[in-house]
Amino acid sequence: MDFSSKNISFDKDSYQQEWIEIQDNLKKKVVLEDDFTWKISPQGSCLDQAGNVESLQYIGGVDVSFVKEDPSLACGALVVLNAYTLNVVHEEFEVVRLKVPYVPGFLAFREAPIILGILDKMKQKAHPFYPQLLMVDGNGILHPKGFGLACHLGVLSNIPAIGIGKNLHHVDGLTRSGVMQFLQGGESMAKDVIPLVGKSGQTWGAAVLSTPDSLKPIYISPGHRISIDSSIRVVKLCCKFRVPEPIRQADIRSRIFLQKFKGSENLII
DNA sequence: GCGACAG
DNA sequence: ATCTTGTCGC
Repeated sequence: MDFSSKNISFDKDSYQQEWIEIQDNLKKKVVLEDDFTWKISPQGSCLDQAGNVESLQYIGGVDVSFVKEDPSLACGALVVLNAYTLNVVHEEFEVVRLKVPYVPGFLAFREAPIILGILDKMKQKAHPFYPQLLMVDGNGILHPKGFGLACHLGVLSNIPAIGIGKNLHHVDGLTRSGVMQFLQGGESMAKDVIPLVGKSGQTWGAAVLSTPDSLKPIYISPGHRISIDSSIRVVKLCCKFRVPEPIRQADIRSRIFLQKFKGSENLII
């Protein structure tokens, strides 16, 4: 018998076999074209001939926060914003204990279940602010296997999803310094959108300077049921600051919620 | 072998 | 991801 770590191990490696297979299967369902009925209308909500709202109304932003003192304690947040005022119209939180580690390339297995739980709860209640689109703090197809957190959430919720990375996950020869060279190497042209073309020739998304004065790009890639171009269009409409408002609000509010939670009576989770 | 590796 | 104070600029 072999009682070594071969059979019994609870570290990162023990999850990967299973996770790779799940990613491969979910990836077969991903849609990288626009697949929604609403319109992206920069000037505000618009109506069709019958007077029905035709434009995108509610954008969901998702994030998961942690505290240093207790690294397995996590707070998932889903905030819903009016797509044009960018005001928060609804927020949901869920505090849980995470049982799996963060493994680069497998972020979804840590963070997606919390968000999917929240979405499911809203859907069952036929909640009026159930989001039409998700903006995710993490990548879509810009991922070693072409299936990041935004794809994972999109496919399993069947909601169009966009991935936003604040840092570049190096894939297909793409590097941070390479992107920065491109951003500076341009002439006097207003190059605020750099297509992320890997050495294989594939386009993985775009590095975008999301506000007039930002020096550090965000990395946009489609997650599900939306194209790269549409992803960029929607995200640009949401950027009061470098990080698009839905994600920024989810980040801020989940952090506050978790701080209050750990500071109050419910330490028994 | 070495470095890189979303959150 | 997490923590933090000061500080620069409009």
